[in-house]
Formats: sequence, C-alpha cells, structure tokens
Amino acid sequence: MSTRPAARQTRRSARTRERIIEAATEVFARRGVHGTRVADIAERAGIAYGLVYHHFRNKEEILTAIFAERWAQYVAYLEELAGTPLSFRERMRRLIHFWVQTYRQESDLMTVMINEITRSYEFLESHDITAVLVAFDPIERIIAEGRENGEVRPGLDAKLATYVVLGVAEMVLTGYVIGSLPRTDPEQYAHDEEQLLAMLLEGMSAAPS
Amino acid sequence: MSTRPAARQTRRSARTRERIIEAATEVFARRGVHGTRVADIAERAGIAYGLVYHHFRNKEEILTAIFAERWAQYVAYLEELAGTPLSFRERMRRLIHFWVQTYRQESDLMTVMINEITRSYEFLESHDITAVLVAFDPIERIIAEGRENGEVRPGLDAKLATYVVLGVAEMVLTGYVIGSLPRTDPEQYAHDEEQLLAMLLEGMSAAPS
Amino acid sequence: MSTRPAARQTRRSARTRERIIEAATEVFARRGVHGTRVADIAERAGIAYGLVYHHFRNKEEILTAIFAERWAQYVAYLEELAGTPLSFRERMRRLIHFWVQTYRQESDLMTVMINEITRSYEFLESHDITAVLVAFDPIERIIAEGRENGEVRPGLDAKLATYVVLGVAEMVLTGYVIGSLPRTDPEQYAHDEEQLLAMLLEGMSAAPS
Amino acid sequence: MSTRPAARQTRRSARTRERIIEAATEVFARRGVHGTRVADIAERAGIAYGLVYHHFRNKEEILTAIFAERWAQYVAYLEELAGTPLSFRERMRRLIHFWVQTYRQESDLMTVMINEITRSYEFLESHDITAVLVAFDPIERIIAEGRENGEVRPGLDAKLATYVVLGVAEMVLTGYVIGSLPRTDPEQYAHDEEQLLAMLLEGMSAAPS
DNA sequence: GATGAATGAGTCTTCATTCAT
DNA sequence: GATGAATGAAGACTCATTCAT
Repeated sequence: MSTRPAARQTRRSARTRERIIEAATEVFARRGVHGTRVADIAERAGIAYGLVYHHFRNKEEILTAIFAERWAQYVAYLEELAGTPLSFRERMRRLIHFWVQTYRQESDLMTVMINEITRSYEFLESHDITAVLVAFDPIERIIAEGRENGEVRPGLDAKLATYVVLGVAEMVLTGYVIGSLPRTDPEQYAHDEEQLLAMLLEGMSAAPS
Repeated sequence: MSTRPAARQTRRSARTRERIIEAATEVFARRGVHGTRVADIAERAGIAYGLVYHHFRNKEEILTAIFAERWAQYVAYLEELAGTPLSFRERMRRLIHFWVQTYRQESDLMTVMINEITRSYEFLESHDITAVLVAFDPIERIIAEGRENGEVRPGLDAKLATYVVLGVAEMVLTGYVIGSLPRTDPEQYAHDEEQLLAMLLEGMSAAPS
Repeated sequence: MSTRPAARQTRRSARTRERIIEAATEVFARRGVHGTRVADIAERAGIAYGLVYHHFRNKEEILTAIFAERWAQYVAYLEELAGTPLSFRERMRRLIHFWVQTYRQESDLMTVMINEITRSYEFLESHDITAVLVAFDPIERIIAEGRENGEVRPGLDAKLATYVVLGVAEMVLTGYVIGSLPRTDPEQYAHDEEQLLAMLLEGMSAAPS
Repeated sequence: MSTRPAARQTRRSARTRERIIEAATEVFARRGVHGTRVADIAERAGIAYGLVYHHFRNKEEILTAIFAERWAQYVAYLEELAGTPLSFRERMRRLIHFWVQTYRQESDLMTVMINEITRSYEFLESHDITAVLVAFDPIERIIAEGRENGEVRPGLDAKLATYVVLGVAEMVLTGYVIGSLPRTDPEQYAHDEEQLLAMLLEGMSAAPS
C-alpha cells in the first residue's frame, strides 16, 4: 500500500490540504478573513494559489473547514471534561489551564475561532449557529452540576455564568495576543491561572455578601 | 433671511456628516468594515456615495471618526465614574448598568467598538493602541482603589481583573446581540445585572476559600 | 429639462449603455460570446471595463440585452409583414429583400443573432426559447395563408417550410459574411434576391412533378 | 502471450484516442469548444485529464482531429454521390436522406460540424477554409450537372443554389436537434424527406411561373 | 501509458476613489 | 454641496497545460 502511486498521491494531497489549513489559520488570525487574499494563504503554504482551489471551493470554505475540524476537537475536550467525575473546582482549574495552554500553543487558531467564528456575523449567518454554541453546553453543564453538589451557589443562572466564564477566557487571551497583557515566563501564566480560577470560583460559589 | 446661507450650509453639512457616521455604524456592525462598501453606507444614509468623500477622505477614516467621537464619550463616562467618590460596589453596579443600558440603546455602536476597534488587528496597527486602552485605565483604577479601601482582596492583579470585567461585559453583551442569550423584558436585564454584579464583586472581594 | 444635471447624466448613461451594446455586438460577431473578454467590449466602446458593470451585471447579460432589444425589432418587422394584406409572392419578396438588406447594413447583429442566439445551446438553455421562436411564427402564418389562397401547394407542411425559408436565408447570409459567396455590387445582391425568391416560390407553390 | 505488448498498447492507445474524440464531440456539441473544459472531455471519456495530452497537443487540436477525420468521411460520401451516374432527382433524394439519417445517428457530430467548424470564425481563421468548403463542391457539381441535363433550370446560379440546399439541411436538422421541430417516429422523418426533396427539386427545376 | 497534483496566465468582477457636471 | 458616471487597481476564480510519480 505504501508503494501504490494513488496512495502516495492521496497522502500528498492530504498533506497539502493540511498545509493550506495551517497557513490560512495563520493569515486569518493576522488579517481577518476579509482582509486575507487567497494568494497570501498560498504563499504562506508555499504553494501556487491555484492549488488552493483543488482543495477548497473558495476562501470561505477554508474557514468552514477550520471550524469543522478544529472546533470539533475543542468541543470534544470540553465534553470529556464535563463527563469526568471531578469536583467543580478541579474542572474549572483544568478548563482555565486548557485555555491558557492552548492559546500559548495555538494562539492563531484561538484568534480565528474567536474573531472569525464566535463573533463573526457573517459566519454565524451562513452556518448553523448551534454548531458553534455546542461549545457552551458542556460548560453550562459543569456549572449546573456544581450548583447541584453545592460548589456553586443555588440561585446562579448557569447559562449567564457560562458567558461570564467564556468572556473572561476570551478577553484575557485577547490581552495576551495583542500584547497589552504582556507575559513572558511560564510562572506569569501560572499566576494568571490561579487568579482567574479564584475569581471565577469565588464569583460563582460564595453566598452573596 | 434670518439665517446666513453659510451657517445653514454648515449646519446641514454637519448633519450629513452625522448621518454618515450613524449609517456607517449600522453597516459596520452588520458586515464589518472590510465587508462594507461605501455605497452601502451612502445608501443607508440616503445620500449619493460621492458625497461621502466630501466629508471623509476614505472609508477607513469613517471608522476612525466613529472611534474618535464615540470612544471619547465612552471613556469620558468611565473617567467620570472613576472620579466620583463612591464605593467600589456602587461603581461596579453603575458600570454594569451602563454597559447593559448602552448595549440596549446602541448595540451597533458597541458591536463596532468591540469587533472593529478593540479586536481589530488592522485598527490597532494603524492607530495609537494606547488611545484604545485608555478605556481600561479608569476601570483598573476603580479596582485598585477598591483594593486600597478593602473592598477588593489584597493580592488581586488589578490589570488582570480589568480584563476579567471587560471580558464579562463583552461576552454577555455579545450573547444579547446574537440572540443566544435572549432577553425580552427589562426585568431580565435587571436580573442579569444583579447576577453579574454579584459574580464580579464576590470574585474580586471575598477571601479565597 | 435639457439643463437638469440628472437628465443630462441619464442621457449620457443611456448613450454609454448603447455604446456598450454596439461594441459588444461587433466583438461577439467576431469572436463569439465565450471568446470575448469584457475588456474587448470596453476597449471597442472606448470606455473603462469597469463601467460595463455599471450597466450590466455580467457579460451574459449584455447578450441578453442585445437579444431583448434587437430581436423584438426584428420580430416586429416580421409581424408587420405578416399583417399586411399582400400576396404571398410579394411578402416573400419583401422578406428576402429585408434579410439581404439587413445583413448588408447590420451584418454583426445578424451574425450574433444567428450564432449566439438562434444556435446557442447555452442561450436557449438559460432563456425562454419561445421568445426566440416567435420569429418563426409570422413566417409560418405567411406560408399558411399562402396555402389557403392557393399560392402555396395544399399539402405543404407550413412549419417545415418555415425552417426551409429561414435556413436558406441564414446560409446565404453566412456565405456573404465569411466571404465564400463574394458579392461586391448591389446588382449581385438584387440578382441573388431574384434567384432565391424564385427557388422558394417554386419550391413551395408548384404542384410536384 | 499471444499478442505482443507493443501491439496491445498501440491498439489500446488508438482506442483511447478514439474515446477522447467521441467524448469531445459530445461535449463540444453541448457547450461549444470555448465552453468545454478538458476535464469535461476526460471525465466523459472516463480517463484522467492528463492523458488527453498524451494524445493531443491541446484542446484545439481535438477539434482539428474531429474535423480532419469526420469531415473527410463526409466529403468522401458527397464525392461518391457526385461521381455516381444517377439522375439529379435521385442524387438529391439520397443526399437529403443521408443528412437526415446522419443527424439521427450522429447528431452531436453534425452539431459540432455546423457550429464549431462551418460557422466558427476562429476555426476558419486558423484553418484552411478551403478544406471546409470542399464539401460544397460536390453539391455544386451535382447541381451544375443537373442543369446540363435539363433537370435544373438553365439560369440557376449553382453556387447560390448550393448554399440554399445546405441551408435547408442545416436549419431543418437544427430544428430536430433543439426539439423545436419534434419528430418521434421514422415516418415523420420520411415525410420530411419527401417534402424537402419536393421543395428543393421544384425550386431548382421548374421554369419560373 | 496513466494519473492527478501543481502551476500561473488569463479573466471576470468588485468597489474604493476621482471628477465632470 | 450633491450626484453618479467613470476609472482602474485589486483580488477571486478558472482552467489549460505541465510534470513528477
């Protein structure tokens, strides 16, 4: 099988497709989908721009592919976390760590997801918004379960709190990305994680004073 | 001829300029700056598109004008709040109320500010980023002062907490805008304000458990 | 009215539109619709190619406009002829003269109509074919009426004969156009008209030998 | 190994070439040469599009091949007919029958010949037009000979009449193809042949009334 | 021979911007 | 000031053709 031309070409083709997605993620993060030319993506991927059209019908479809393939992975992690029998505190700790970690490793992907998917009117218009919002569900469940076992205060609106949690994550990560919240060494990130965890836990758990 | 032609024209001109800004805010909110054509703005403003160029050098300058005029008002409010001798709790209450109120009244403006100014790589590239970040300062000062008078816990990183506060505001308001956090009557908004206030206050004030 | 800018501009705009149609007719005749670039049309019309898109959504729509505006005139003539109380012979004489005359004066238009409209699979696919075939009706009526008053032989299939008449016209005119049937002076055309008239009249009228 | 590889390959290669020509004829008939992509031809032929270039230098050359191979057969038939000692009437009868028959069996080929060869400015530009017009010669000779033996009237311009004959054939066959002249059973075709024969014979033979 | 990945010239089309009226 | 016709740079997309496998 490793010697059949077809298999070899298919593998090469798949690699090219992957390269395009990686390159597009980088450029989309930097300039936005609208501001990105297909030629930019191709240049970044080190291929002729015409080849992009062998793999994707148009520029928009690349974003759709990024979403389809990466968002699913992201949601899968969240679902796994929501399904693991851990305390609310531990789940939140892992969640925050995951975000910070992911951002540090794949900041472009996170940027694209935030700017071009989560917040893009156009993307949400032309796609199934529920496919995006499924990422909110596991977090809402984690909060709801925390409320049931007493780690979260009784009257808290789990859905609203989900937006709070995600909003915190998004803005802090944005601060990292644009450099207005400069962090250089790992300890700083760890420190942020602690502070964020404390704020979110206290915000959701303590009885109102 | 009680009014001088010049005065009349100036007033009319100013009104046209204002109309362009209002129209641009609407379409920018809907399609983004890149996705908006000057013709769209002109059509929305009910004028010929050529006229736009009598008031602004180019499309980008309209955004700059929106930023210059609206952001200043926004920052002015924040500064005023930061300068008023009120408790941390009361300031936070007013801040949250202001955001919800503003979003309900001028959601397009908030959308543009969030998407095209705060988060736009391009905008931040071509403008003085500090002009944007001045909005963070009064909030940071409010938190820092709260820490000084004991309403906020000692070890809290005021800057990080500022991002938390703004992130919460941004995401919740986004939920309102895209309809994933549906609210119909004023009481729901009031309830949200209460919950958000509680979460932020507890998150920042309580001693870690 | 002649001094109002709007009226003046509208007139200019209409003139530009007309120029585009004239230019397109020339280039379509020479290279076919597929083989014509919008830039060719614009160049021929002496305008920037972008201006073409102020008047037509795309290249195809120019052809549609040519068809809509010119075919109607053509059909109008045929209908008028079919409605005039003349003998079959006289009608056929005028018809043939009309074709030869029109071809001599507007050979490009005739070429486009024949090649890009009458015979184009694509055109017929995307348009209402009956709109094209209405040109056949008046001729069929002329033949049918000739049959009723005895100038055409009883058993003749009027519809089939219509195709014969039009086929003769088309091919002879094509011969003129490509130069394989070279004609230089008016007398030659007159002679052709006579011969064609004789062939068609005899072909349709005489009792089979 | 009863057959030598080389021979097998040659035979297979010839078959592939033939398949390409057949496939091209089909798609050219449907979309025109300009509107046809090499990939369409290859797909229709059931081969990879790269293979097309093993057999033809480019797309245009496929059309040239169709012309070279098929037109020659067509002209050969006409020449044979012109050389057979038959009456003018019988020759015309056979000619008309041949056209109708060929169209019924190979309508795509006829469509391509008519639209892309006979009428194409581009084809005629880049090829020897006389190679096309040789098809007119035998018909002209048939008419001229008919004139000599009295079956055709003395003053008739044989060349013009040739265009008449071919025009009739072309238009009627076009009517068949586009379905505006619907025929379902063989008898209808036979009836058409009779009527067309009568019209052409009478048109050319009878003394003008 | 066969495949289809890769290339990039050629076009279409959009739209910001200019400018004559 | 106001209009919208006109311009043309920019970029999306197509597809004929090449070529490594």
